[in-house]
Amino acid sequence: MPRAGLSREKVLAAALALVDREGIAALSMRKLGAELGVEAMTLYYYVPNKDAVLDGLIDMAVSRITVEPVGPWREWLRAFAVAIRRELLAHPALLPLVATRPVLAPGGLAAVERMAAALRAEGFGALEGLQLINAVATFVVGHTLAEAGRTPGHDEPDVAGVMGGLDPGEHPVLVEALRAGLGTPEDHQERFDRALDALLQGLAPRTPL
Amino acid sequence: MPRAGLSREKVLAAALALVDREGIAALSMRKLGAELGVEAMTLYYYVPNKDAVLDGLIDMAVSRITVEPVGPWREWLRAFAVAIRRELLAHPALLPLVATRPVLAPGGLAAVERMAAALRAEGFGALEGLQLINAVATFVVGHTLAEAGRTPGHDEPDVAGVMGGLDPGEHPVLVEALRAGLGTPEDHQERFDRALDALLQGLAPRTPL
DNA sequence: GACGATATTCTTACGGCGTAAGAGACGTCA
DNA sequence: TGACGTCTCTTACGCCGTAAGAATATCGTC
Repeated sequence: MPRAGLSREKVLAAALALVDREGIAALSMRKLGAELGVEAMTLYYYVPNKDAVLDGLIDMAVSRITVEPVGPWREWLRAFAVAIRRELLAHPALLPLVATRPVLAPGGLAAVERMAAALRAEGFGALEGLQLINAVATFVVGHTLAEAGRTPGHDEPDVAGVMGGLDPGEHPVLVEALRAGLGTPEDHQERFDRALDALLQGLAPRTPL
Repeated sequence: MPRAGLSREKVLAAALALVDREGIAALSMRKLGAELGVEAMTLYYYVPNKDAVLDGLIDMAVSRITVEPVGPWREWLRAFAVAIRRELLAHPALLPLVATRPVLAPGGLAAVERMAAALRAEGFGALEGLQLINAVATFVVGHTLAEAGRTPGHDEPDVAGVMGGLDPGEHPVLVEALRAGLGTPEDHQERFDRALDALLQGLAPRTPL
């Protein structure tokens, strides 16, 4: 058995590729090993268990979301929201994982601290600023989840089929909204933008400068 | 083998109890059978497969979220948001499931249609009103997920431990916010209320009456 | 009560999962 | 060469969802 030249990083990269391709439910240690030309148990030399693989994937995604908090706070907070959404949409299979996991990695905490400090300089209280950051982050996650999230082991529900079969007599407003573009990518984008604006507008510091 | 007097409803009720008690990861057909004094395969007489059990649980939770859209729209939309949050917090183990599943059950669609019609009467366009409903719902789900969601098979991460061990020199604003109550139930509630207000304030119809 | 039909439950089995334990092969350096 | 640390494999256990079909319970009819 010649050596495969693996590493934790290569294992995680292969896992991400596998998950992007076939979804989280398809990620098993045996398949991941096969992907790397190795038996399942070999992976345990690089990774303590499967949970560590999942945690690694989440950290990879989260660590790519960074925004420099300079300039008007609304602008970089908006950029922060957009960055979260972009990263989550790039790896939708990770969405259910990221959504249920608080940001605890050192890098993530440092980024949060930087943003909170910037908000403080703009007249927000420490708690108030973090609430704003949290509100934006949770909104983005919720929105993106509804937009692209899939339950791991579940089949994709047939949204288009159900919606297309709606009785216009029974659901007139829904049918009209569907005709007007409800559920299209443009609809998601517009709803995201408008709600984000509302949040940023309504969550200004209580004692503005 | 005397008969157990089961039914789809009893199976779902037992599943909900098991999930509430031990989490989604603990839900297996064998355990669920044991819970009901029956072998695993017996359940397949009442339910086509495990996915149907999960879908049933979600429907149970979603169908309990109803609000009569009468009176000022901001008020009943707020009540809608509060109802979602209450139901999700009552069964946090279902959160990751509900979050990734669009509302397609007939009852859910009817409720959405009623709300959309009420918004239309208030000057919202059909699409605009549904975007508002969607924005509120996704925000609540995202918020509640961050507040109480747990990844199914994963261990609970030690939030308190990580946060308590923060270096005040390195993360001064975070530490101050923690001292001011970041992460407490009151903090979640306050953040929820403020962000919801901001959404409802900022998403008024474009052409108000 | 006996009997057949139907409704309900069980047993057995298969392939897949995460991973514990330990054996074996490789590469390097003395 | 031999020994040692690094890497990989084999085997095994107990879990999982569920397909197939045998066995039992209950009920309507005689």
